[in-house]
Amino acid sequence: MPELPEVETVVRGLRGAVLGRSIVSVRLGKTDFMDDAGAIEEGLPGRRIVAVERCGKFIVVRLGAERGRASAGALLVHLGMTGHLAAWAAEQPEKKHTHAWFALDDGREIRYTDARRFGRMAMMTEEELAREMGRLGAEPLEVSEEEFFLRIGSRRARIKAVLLDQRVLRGVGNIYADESLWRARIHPERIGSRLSAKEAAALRRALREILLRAIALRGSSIADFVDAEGAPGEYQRRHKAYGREGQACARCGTMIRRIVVAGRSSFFCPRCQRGPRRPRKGVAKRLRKKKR
DNA sequence: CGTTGAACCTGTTTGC
DNA sequence: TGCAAACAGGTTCAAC
Repeated sequence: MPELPEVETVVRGLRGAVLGRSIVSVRLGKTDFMDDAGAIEEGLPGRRIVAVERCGKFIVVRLGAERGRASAGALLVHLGMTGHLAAWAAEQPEKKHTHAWFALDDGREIRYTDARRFGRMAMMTEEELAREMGRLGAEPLEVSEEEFFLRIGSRRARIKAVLLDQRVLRGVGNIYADESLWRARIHPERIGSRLSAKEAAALRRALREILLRAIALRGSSIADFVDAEGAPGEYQRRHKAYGREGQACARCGTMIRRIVVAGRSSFFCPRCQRGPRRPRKGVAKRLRKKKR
């Protein structure tokens, strides 16, 4: 579920709820999605939450410096496909698949829920955090037109795969990749390096507008994504391509198609988003003959 | 370099 | 109705 807008929604909710609070105690359930469960159990109690930030699809819960420790460090959380992190009153009934409880000094607790456990949780020193985040590409909302074109243009992979590659851009997932390609009228199988500067500029603008709108609407709720207050996002109502196979394109009325690109379902309009130039066999043969 | 498929794990939807 | 297959917002890894 969680791509950049959903993670941003979770981060904002969490920030408002727990900034400045201290973690009193930790309880863990299943721990197979944690780098080092012991480090979380031992490292969190007594620490104050001094910031909650988003980096791509990662949540960074920054912790105050600890006596006897040089660097402050942070709790790094990735929500995977079904993860969720929010603060709850201690008496609130528990959701199924809750695997971590962090009790706060005001009586409430932060809970991590994740049915599939594709998420990740890890205690990190400043250095580890910097190294981990250094592997990620540019923030889609901050990247300049020039840098975007350079990053996209240096890849010979299909644009859908390029958008999903977190080393190129951080935070884009399957929904917003398809939505931005539809908006920019670019076929998901086009090769990154074959996009013109104009097309790249259109894609960057489309992605930016879509992400900002999605954040404003608190993300897309496909299954059961809810924000920190338990309210579902609204952006799924705006989807123009994702999940709309067989329905009419909002621009031209052509049926939206679903294909698999980079191992992921990809929805697009075959009329608005023209495919990579792949001449029919007879034509290709004739062209090749001409060149020789 | 790039692509594909499988793996991780659980739940929901779809099809026969 | 029942059961199996397909599919799901993500990432990583082996094999080609």
